[in-house]
Amino acid sequence: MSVGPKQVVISILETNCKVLEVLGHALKPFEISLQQFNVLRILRGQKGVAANLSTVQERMVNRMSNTTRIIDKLIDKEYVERSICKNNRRKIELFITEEGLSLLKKVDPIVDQAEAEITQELKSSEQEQLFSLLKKINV
Amino acid sequence: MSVGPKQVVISILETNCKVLEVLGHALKPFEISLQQFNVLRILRGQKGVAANLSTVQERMVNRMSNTTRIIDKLIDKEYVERSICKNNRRKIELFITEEGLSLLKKVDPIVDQAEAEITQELKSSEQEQLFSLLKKINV
DNA sequence: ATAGTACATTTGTACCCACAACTATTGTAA
DNA sequence: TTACAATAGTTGTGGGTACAAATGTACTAT
Repeated sequence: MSVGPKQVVISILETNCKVLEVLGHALKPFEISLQQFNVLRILRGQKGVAANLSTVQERMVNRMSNTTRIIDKLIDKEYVERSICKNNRRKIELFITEEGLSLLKKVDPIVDQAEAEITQELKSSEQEQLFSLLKKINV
Repeated sequence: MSVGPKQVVISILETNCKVLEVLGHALKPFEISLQQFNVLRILRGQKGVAANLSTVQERMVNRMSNTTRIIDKLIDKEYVERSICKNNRRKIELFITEEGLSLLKKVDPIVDQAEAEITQELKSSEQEQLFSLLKKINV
């Protein structure tokens, strides 16, 4: 059977499904969604520097309209703190808390393992190949 | 920068995002979701033979628990008909209507074009390569 | 100062989805 | 026949998410 755009697109969708399943399963015991986890990682990446909403949105895998409510969840769980920027009161400042950091410390190896599981059938060179092919699609 | 499982997984998520965006945009004028479109295509594939819920679910890209409600939408729009199987009254029979078929006839070329757009940066051989790499992940 | 505009975030509305509980139907075995 | 299990599908609940409208804030020109 010949491979054309339709087959490629379907296999992308299927693969994504698998990724969400494996990562979701890995995160489930910690009771955070993949989106919430990603936001936490972005905030950790700030290394103490405050982030505002638009910064977070820019760095998210899929930009979402209501990052606000994802962050609300993280604040409820006390993994994130939010305050108003003193210089520009229409901006907010987001920080990851100590609890957030220690959660990530626990979750990271589990996620690493899940990611390794997903790619286990690919040799290192194949991973590079796949990566560069996907990059072409992602412009 | 070296490519490992984490980079591969992220690029899969990003690519999926792009695919959903392009396909979603293509389907938007027709006011159906990607899921609804896929269900319609599955029903058309039956070529007049009745399908029941589990048949549809098996063939969906991501099996969902509530295919019922997706089909409800399609029935509202009169693209699908549902009746109760006479031999086994706990089964339902699903058919695509004439309107459903003519919708698909209009949508198909638009979707084909969207799929071509997604993969436009890939040569034919690269599409085959990508396909086979993704298949390895999808077991 | 004041009006107009652009920006940053929040809120409202309407879907979409997973999971679990539920109803209805059929099969089966004492 | 009756009780119990298995099957097919639906519904309730609790989230998640997109899009648009609303709010609050800051900047700009008059």
